[in-house]
Amino acid sequence: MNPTIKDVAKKANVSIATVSRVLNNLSGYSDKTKQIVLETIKEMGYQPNAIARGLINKRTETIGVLLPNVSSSFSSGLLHGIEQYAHDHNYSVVICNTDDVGKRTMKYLKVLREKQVDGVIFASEVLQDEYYEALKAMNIPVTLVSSKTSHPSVPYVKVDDRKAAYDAVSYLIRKGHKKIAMISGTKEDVIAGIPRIEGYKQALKDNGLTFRNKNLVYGDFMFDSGCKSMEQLLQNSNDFTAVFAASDEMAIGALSVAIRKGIKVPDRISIIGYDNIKLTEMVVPPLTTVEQPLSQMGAIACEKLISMIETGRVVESSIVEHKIVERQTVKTLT
Amino acid sequence: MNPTIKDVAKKANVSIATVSRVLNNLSGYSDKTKQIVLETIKEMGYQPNAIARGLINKRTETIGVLLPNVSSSFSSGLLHGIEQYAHDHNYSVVICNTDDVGKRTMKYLKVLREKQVDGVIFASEVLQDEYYEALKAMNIPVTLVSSKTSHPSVPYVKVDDRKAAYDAVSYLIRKGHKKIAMISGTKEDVIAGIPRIEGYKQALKDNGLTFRNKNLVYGDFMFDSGCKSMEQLLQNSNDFTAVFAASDEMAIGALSVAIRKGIKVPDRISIIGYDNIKLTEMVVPPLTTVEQPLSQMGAIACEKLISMIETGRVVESSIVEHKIVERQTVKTLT
DNA sequence: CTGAAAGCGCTTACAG
DNA sequence: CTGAAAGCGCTTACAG
Repeated sequence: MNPTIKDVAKKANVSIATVSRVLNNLSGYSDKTKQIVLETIKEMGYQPNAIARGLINKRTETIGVLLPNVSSSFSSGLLHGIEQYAHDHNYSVVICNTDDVGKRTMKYLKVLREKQVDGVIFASEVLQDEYYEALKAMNIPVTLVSSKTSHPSVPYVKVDDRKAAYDAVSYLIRKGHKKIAMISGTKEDVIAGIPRIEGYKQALKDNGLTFRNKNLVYGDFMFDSGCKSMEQLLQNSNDFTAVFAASDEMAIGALSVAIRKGIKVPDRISIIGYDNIKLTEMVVPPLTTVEQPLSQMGAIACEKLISMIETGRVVESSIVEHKIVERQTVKTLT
Repeated sequence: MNPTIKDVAKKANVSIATVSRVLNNLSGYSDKTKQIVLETIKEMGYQPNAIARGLINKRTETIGVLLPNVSSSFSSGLLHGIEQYAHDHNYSVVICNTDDVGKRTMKYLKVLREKQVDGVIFASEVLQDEYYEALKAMNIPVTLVSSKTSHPSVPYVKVDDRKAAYDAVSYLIRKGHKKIAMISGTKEDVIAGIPRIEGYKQALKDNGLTFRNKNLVYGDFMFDSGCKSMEQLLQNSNDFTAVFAASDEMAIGALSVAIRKGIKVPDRISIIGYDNIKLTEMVVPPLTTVEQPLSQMGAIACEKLISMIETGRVVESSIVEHKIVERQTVKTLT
C-alpha cells in the first residue's frame, strides 16, 4: 500500500542497502545516487516505517508517562513540560492515566513493556516496590517527577516540600501572623503530606510559636476537601489569622467558604496556597501561593530520562526551586 | 536480553509456531503442550514484543491525538475521555500538543505515520486541507472532537454550538433579562466563534430584542481576554443586565473584573458561561454555564475511531447534548 | 561506491 | 496436533 524501501530501491535501480544508507545519512554512495534516491523518495511519497526500524534498533523513540489524573491542572502542567521536551528531542509520549487508585499501573507497565518504550516517567506517584520490580524487569530507565525514591537508579525531580512549606509559613509569620492554621493534604502521603506538615511545624517552632492540634486539619488536595477543611477549622477554634493550604485547590476551597461566610480575605483571614496552578490568577482575590514550576519539572524529568536512554548512565536527581508568588490573599498585620 | 518466543520455544521443546499459537489462543495444540508452554512462559517472564507483532499485523493498537494545548482545562477534559475509552479497549494513546499555532501539526502527522498509528483524533482543531491530505495519504481513519468538517469520511462529535448559544441566551431572557451582552470567542472561528454569535443574535431576534453592536465584544476564549472584554463592555455602554460568554474562562474573567469593580454578580449583572469546566464550581459565586460533556465527547470520538479501525467502515457524526447547569451567577429579574 | 544476505521477533499459510 | 519456512520492512556487517 504505502511504498516500502524495496519499492523505492527498485524504482531507483539501487539496492535497499543503498536507500537505507542515504535515508540514515551514512556514508557509502556517490552524490549522484544520493540525488536519484532522494528524488524517487519524494516522488513516491515514501516514509520509513518506524516499527520495522524499531525492531532492529531496539529503540522506539517513545516514552511512557504514568500519571494519576490527566485532567487535573497539576498533572497537565507536568505533562505539558514533558511533551514539550520530548517533542523537541524527537520522542513520542504515550500517556497512561493510572486513575487515582493506581490499579491500572501494573497493566500499563505491561503494555509499555510490550510496546517497547524506551523509558518511563512516573508523575506524581509513589514508586511502589511492585512497580519498581516490574520496571527493573523491563530494563529501561525510569524517572520520577514530583515524587521521590531511595532507589539509586531512579532519579527524581521535585521541590523541597519541607522547605517550601517552611518558607510559606515563615512568609506568613514575617507578615505578622502568629496564629496560623494548616490544611494538609493526605495524612499518610510521604511526598506532599508529611513533609509539608513538618515544614509547617518547624517554622512555627523556629519562630517561637506553638503548634496547636486544632489548627491542623487534613484534606486530600482536592477542592472539595479544602472547603470541608476550612469549615472544620472555623468550627474547631476560629482562632487563627492565616491558613496555609498544601495545595492551591484546597486553598481555593478555603477561600470560597470564607467568602461565602462573609469572612473577608485577606482582611480577616489570610490564605496561602501551594502549586501555583493557573487557577490562582482567576479567583478573586488572586491567590498568593508557593510555586512549583510544574512544566519545567516535567521538562527536566524528561531530559533526565532521555539522557539515560541515550547514554545508558544514571543521572542525578534534582531539587528544583520553589518560590513565593505574592498576590492578594495575604495581609500584613501590624 | 528479554526472552523471545524463540527462547521459550527452545526451553519448552516445541516450535515457535506452537508458542505463537497458544499465545494467541489459536487452535492446534494439545492441552498438555499448552500447559507446558504456559508454564515456561511464566517461568521465563516472557512478554511478547508488540513491535514485531505490529510489523506483521500492520496494527500497532495505538492512536494519536492532536490537541492545541494539553494543559488547558478544556483539552484535558477531552483527553481524559479519550484515554479512558482507549485504555478499556486496549489501545494506547500518544499525545501531540500542536501548541496553539498548529505548526507542529504537520510534523506530528509525519511521526504518527512513521510510527504506524492505527488512527488519529483531532481535538478541538479545524481540519485544514493540508492536514486532510496528509491523513489521506496515511490511509488511516480520523475523527474530530469539538470540531467539524464536511469531508464525509471523517466523522466528528460536537455540541450544536449555535443551538447551545441560543439556549443560553434564551435562558437569560426567560429569567427576565432584556439587555444581554456577549463576549464572543475568536471572531473568525468557524466552530466556536461564529455559530455561537449566530445563536446569540437569533435568540435576541426570536424574542423581539434588538441586537446592539456595542454589546458584542471579542476575546479569544482565554481568561485574560475575558477580563479585557468585560472592561470594554462596561466602557461601551454599561447598558446590559446579563452577559453570555462563549467560554467559561472568559466568563470567569468577566466575573472577576465585575467583582473587582464592586459590581455585584448576579445582583447587578448576571453571567452565563460555556463549557462547564471544573473551575466553574470553584469560583465565588459558582458559575452558571452551558455544559459540553467534554470527557464523554472524547470517549465517543475514540469509540468512533476504534470502530472505524476495526471494521473499516466510516461511522456517522454525532451531535451531543448540551445542557444548562444552573449555579449562582444568573439572577431572575422581575 | 554498491549489493547480497542475515537477522530483528513475531505470524501464518503450508505440509505432514 | 506440530514444525519448517517465508515474510513483515527495515539495518548492518561482509564482500567486492
